[in-house]
Amino acid sequence: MNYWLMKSEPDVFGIDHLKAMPKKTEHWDGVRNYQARNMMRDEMKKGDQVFFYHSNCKEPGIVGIAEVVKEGYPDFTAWNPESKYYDPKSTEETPRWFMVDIKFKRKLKRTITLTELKHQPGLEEMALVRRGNRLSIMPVRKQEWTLILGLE
DNA sequence: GCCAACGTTGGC
DNA sequence: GCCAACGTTGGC
Repeated sequence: MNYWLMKSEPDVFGIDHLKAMPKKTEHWDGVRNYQARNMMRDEMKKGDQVFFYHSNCKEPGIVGIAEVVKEGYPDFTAWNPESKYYDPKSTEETPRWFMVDIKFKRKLKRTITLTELKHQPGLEEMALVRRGNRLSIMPVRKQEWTLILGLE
């Protein structure tokens, strides 16, 4: 089993939005970055665990846990001219963008803030705390996952 | 709201 | 294929 971290802006789609979805599940559409796409298309597997991270907000940090329930499939919002994620270069025959479905598992008892993660020994290698990192999806090592959960 | 970092685009 | 310009991300 693998571990991941996915960023989302709480004003747009936060952990509570996910929890409120039917079946507490939502497809992760709108990712238009190749590295992140490759992870969703090729590497994220059913049952993988996901840290749900709130970005671009007052208190950026990890707020909950979700699980991959559907593996990579084409992001259909790219085919919809009405969508803000529309990309004419992506077609049904040769889809360019992919997504997975994730399901809400639980909220953390508290937000584990970015500041805290930055100062936590053992997490230096995490992409999240490295300067200038803008990836919206990133792998988390098992030992990092365990360490972070221990901070809760 | 500012701005650094970084990815993408497009002219050449 | 280089690289400047531009757009976006996201912390602060």
